[in-house]
Amino acid sequence: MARAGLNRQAVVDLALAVVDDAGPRGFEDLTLSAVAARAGVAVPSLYKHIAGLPELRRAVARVCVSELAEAIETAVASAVPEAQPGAAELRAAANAVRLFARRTPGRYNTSQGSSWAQDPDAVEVQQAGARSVTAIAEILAQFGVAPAHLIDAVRAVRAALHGFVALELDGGFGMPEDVDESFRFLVDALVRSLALPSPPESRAVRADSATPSGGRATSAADARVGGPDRPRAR
Amino acid sequence: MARAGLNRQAVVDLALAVVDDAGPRGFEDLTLSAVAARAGVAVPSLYKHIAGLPELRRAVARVCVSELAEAIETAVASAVPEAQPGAAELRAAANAVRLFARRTPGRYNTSQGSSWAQDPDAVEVQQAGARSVTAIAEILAQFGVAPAHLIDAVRAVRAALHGFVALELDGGFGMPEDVDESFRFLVDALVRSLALPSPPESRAVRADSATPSGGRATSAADARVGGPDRPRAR
DNA sequence: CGACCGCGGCTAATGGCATTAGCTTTCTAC
DNA sequence: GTAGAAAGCTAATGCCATTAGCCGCGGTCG
Repeated sequence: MARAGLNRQAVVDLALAVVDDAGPRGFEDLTLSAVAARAGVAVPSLYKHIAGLPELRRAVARVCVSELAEAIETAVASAVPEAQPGAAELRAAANAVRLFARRTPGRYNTSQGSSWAQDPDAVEVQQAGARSVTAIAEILAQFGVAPAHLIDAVRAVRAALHGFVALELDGGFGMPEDVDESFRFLVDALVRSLALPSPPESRAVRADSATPSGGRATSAADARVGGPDRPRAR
Repeated sequence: MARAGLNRQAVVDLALAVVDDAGPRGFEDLTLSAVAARAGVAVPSLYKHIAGLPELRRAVARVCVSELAEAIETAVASAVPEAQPGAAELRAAANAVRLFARRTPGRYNTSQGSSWAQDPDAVEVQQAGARSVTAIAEILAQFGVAPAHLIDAVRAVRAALHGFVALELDGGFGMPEDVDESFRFLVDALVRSLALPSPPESRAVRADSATPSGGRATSAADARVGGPDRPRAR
């Protein structure tokens, strides 16, 4: 009986390979069978290394979320400044997210897919997710977004980026050749909008809300995947 | 052996009930077992009325996508105009989408979830989806968005709305009490951004692209769920 | 050098799910 | 009233995850 020489990390790596090979639906289609087949091993053998499918998913998600955060951080760090502070960084971050999603759609959907924020066992995933949120918050602070609106702005940026990428991966856009341009349009709109003085509208009263720190709570709490800013259900 | 008196419509209705009761993950968790249990019938009996799980999902999606489109259309129709043409309609549409998602998260995810645009058997779903896209396109036209940028703008709006709602349903936002305000912030940003003259940036050259009608193809093609603007795979 | 034990593999069994085949009952229409 | 289609059913198959329990290889220790 030859040994396959598996261990937890090897199993997770194989699972990542499965996710990568299965396209955008890679995460949902991730199966112990597929991993075992790759490992050249019977399915139950995997249980010697990982508790089961949920834990495998969590471990895979931890990797994917971390990678996404790192992609953002790296892109931001190497952005060459523009006139508007933060603009170059925001563009860089946006492109990094989309590139990550296009290159590894399975991993992107893994990072955004399940409701890790609700999962008490996914603390590591949540922490990794908080890094992305923090990175975005820092960029927006450079824009001079009013502290009372920082959370709103972070959420808007996350929503716009995630929404675009989700639609694109889902095939929601018809004419592929123009998608790059649409993305530029979206990011330009974000940059322009955020560079504006702040909502010229009402609601400047919000500074005296319930939260302590002047306006609202600091926004690292707002993690797409991770922070407490994510109460839902699997 | 008492008859349950089922028919295709009844099965689909029961499936919708299952989706509604299962929260945001209702669609993924939709199962023939659950439907059969509700119908008080053995699982194979359902095949007398529906071809299988995929077709059931498609039928359910058709309903959900139609409902979403209708919610948007209704909201737009009853919006009371603002100074900026289209602004009230956009706000109304945005609120309608979010309300639909909050009230029936399972149905919202059904409408957005799978890649209906890729599914050759989902033509009806695609057509229903095109209604939403058309509605948004009409609103944006009122804004005076340049025809060459209509698709970009539609995509941006869809992305922003879907992204926000997806994050919210996924529990991606930490402090629930402020989410309403964040949504207003996002919609205000969209309104402000779209009211602007158009990208002050480069790319005004785009009018002479490959597509006939002046700029790019008309944007009803851009259906989140439905239009040809959605090549992927579930 | 040899016995031992634990790790990492295996097979077998269970239970949930979808799907297919083929049987039976109940309407309904003639 | 009866024939046949429609609408149930049970049984069987296959795929998946999970659990239980067996077994050989390899390193460790006497």
